[in-house]
Amino acid sequence: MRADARRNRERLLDAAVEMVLEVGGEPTRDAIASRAGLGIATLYRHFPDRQDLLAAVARHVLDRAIAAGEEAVAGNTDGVDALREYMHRAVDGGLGALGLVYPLLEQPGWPEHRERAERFLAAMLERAGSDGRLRGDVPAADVAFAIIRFCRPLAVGRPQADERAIAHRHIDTYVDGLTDAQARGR
Amino acid sequence: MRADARRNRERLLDAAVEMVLEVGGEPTRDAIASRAGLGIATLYRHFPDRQDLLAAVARHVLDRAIAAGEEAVAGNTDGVDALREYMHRAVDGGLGALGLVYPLLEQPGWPEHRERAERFLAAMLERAGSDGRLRGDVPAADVAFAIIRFCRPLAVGRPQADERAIAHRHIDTYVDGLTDAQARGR
Amino acid sequence: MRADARRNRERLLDAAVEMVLEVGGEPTRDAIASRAGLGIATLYRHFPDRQDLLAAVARHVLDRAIAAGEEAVAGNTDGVDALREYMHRAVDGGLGALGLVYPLLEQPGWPEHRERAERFLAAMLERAGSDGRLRGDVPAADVAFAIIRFCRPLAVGRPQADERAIAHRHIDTYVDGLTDAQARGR
Amino acid sequence: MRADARRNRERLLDAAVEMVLEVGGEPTRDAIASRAGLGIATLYRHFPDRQDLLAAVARHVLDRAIAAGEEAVAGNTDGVDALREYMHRAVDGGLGALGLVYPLLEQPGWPEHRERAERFLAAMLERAGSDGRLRGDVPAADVAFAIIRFCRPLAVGRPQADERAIAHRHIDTYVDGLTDAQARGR
DNA sequence: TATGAATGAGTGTTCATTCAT
DNA sequence: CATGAATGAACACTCATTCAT
Repeated sequence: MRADARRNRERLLDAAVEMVLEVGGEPTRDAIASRAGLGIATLYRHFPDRQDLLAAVARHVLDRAIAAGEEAVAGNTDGVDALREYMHRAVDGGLGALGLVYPLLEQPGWPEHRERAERFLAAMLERAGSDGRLRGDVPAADVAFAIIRFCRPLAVGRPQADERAIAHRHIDTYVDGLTDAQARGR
Repeated sequence: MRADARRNRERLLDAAVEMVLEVGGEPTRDAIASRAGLGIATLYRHFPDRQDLLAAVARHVLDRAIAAGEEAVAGNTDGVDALREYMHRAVDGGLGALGLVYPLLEQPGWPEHRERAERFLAAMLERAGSDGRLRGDVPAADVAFAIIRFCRPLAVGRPQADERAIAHRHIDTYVDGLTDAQARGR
Repeated sequence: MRADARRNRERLLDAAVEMVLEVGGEPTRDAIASRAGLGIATLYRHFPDRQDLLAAVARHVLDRAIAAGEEAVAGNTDGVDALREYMHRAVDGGLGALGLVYPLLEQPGWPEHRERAERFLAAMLERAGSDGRLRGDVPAADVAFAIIRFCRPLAVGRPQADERAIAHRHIDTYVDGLTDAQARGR
Repeated sequence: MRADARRNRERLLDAAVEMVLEVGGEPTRDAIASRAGLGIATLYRHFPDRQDLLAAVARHVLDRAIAAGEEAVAGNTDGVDALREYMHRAVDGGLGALGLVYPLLEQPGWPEHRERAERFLAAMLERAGSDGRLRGDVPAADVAFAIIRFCRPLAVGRPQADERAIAHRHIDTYVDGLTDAQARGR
């Protein structure tokens, strides 16, 4: 791939990621292209199908989430703390965009790091559980879906200023709820 | 208002509520009308403006939520139990549709039961708090927004069968997180 | 016809005439009905077809124009003065609404007073001509069409305050142009 | 602008001008596009707003009218003759389409040649007046509005064959009326 | 290859007309 | 007979997608 083509691809992807996170849904193609400062046909050249673009966006946020998760694990000795930090960072990184490509997630074509992410999350939960701090019956999928939820904008036409703050409080509360009461109480 | 007109209005409203909850966003007018088995112009007669329809939907779910809340209060001696039941029922009733009419919520024209709902929720929280079971610093707005979140569909193109179950587990975890650890532990 | 039906018919007709003159085109049926303070179906009962209503409007203004013409003839010894006054009054009365029912004008079913109006106008022109004051070659149809022209609103979105004044100046100039220069000069 | 785009723009404009003159009002967008042999969205690309299209039409006819006026001035030593020829040609060119964009005419954004046209008309009137052949009190606006009037179709549903001839007779009569009787007679 | 134009299908909205009350 | 509701067709407008430059 030529250097300029790669650069364009990057620009398109960045624009798409930004806009998906802003709108909380799929933005129009024209908007993405013009935000990237490119023509619409260029977008189609790089991402011929609607799914292609969304998938790229999802991969992008997934990469960020995995990186964030690794840092969270590295930086926290406590498993619950690591999980909490991971969720905060995943939401900040817009991992919820995965919700837009759900059908892809279950296809074999989907890149292997989805699995990696799942194994990662499962491991994080297990570690938190083995600390005796996490409720025993938490399915990893629930946590994944919770992240999707906490990413989404709350209401249309609402000032987005405090969206972030509310989301983080929601996350904290949710993670609190995941911890074992006995463990917490003691 | 004529009897048949009222009946049609009901049908349109029901169809709109159902579809809003399914889609998690604003469905097309044609879809609503045909789901109601009526012509598109009939929908426009009853709800001339996009906001009119959404507002009616929101009022509808708000009414249901208030009713559910009153039953929850009446049926539970424990404040946290009442709150929990309320949240479950509010989500079942699709209260999250309020997220679609947020701008309306702040207008003076909005019916007084919004206030009633807020006072209601605040009272419920206070009661749960006075039981010594709720964390002290929970803003009512956070809970309201949490309800909106838990109402929304998780991903596009996903089988909706287990949406409900996941939402309810999320709610339980969230409410657990709202309760005071000390109180829980002991 | 029952008294109330006749009253409603009058009201509808008046409303239609007013609105046709204001808009300079055909107004919506709903607007006419509600201006008349009646239901839309009532309008349809009285004027089942689009043409029926327009024809009634045209007849109405034609009647007014004929009456105005007779007064103009009676009140002016000079033929050109009579013509001039007639044109002013015809335009004030909205005779130009005839332009909306042109196809009807040529049908046999159209009431006899159209002919009467034509004969009337021809006579008026002849009288003015026999005074030696009118150019010899003026077709009556030209004058009729001129009246239609001078009735129409000049521009969309324009304050209508001075429409009348401009129209009357236009008429005066036009009638001046119809008079024989020699006759005028001497 | 690409060559084909420019060509399409021309085609759309031509189609719009023709239809505006035929209908005497604003034609539907679909009709314009299909008359131009183009898709509806192409029309929207070139003229996104209703006003944009009308304004382009008006500019077009205004340009033609100015050119016609200059030729009329150049080709006639007599001021009234020049005015008369100008009016005939302006009407042939459909200058009356200006009546559809009246609100635009008063906006600052409107191109300077509107002013030019006004100055032009004023100068033409003044010249005719200084010849001693024009009535002293003729406002330029009256003449401008007269042009608008003489452009419009007379009646809906009427064969347009003789519209032109009638309009030109009306113009002649009107210009005759503008000339000073004394001057004419002697 | 990048571009932006052209396209037509889909959605929103209005209006004339018919029908049930 | 009067009313206003219901209807669908027509028009306005947008967007994803293809095509010519």
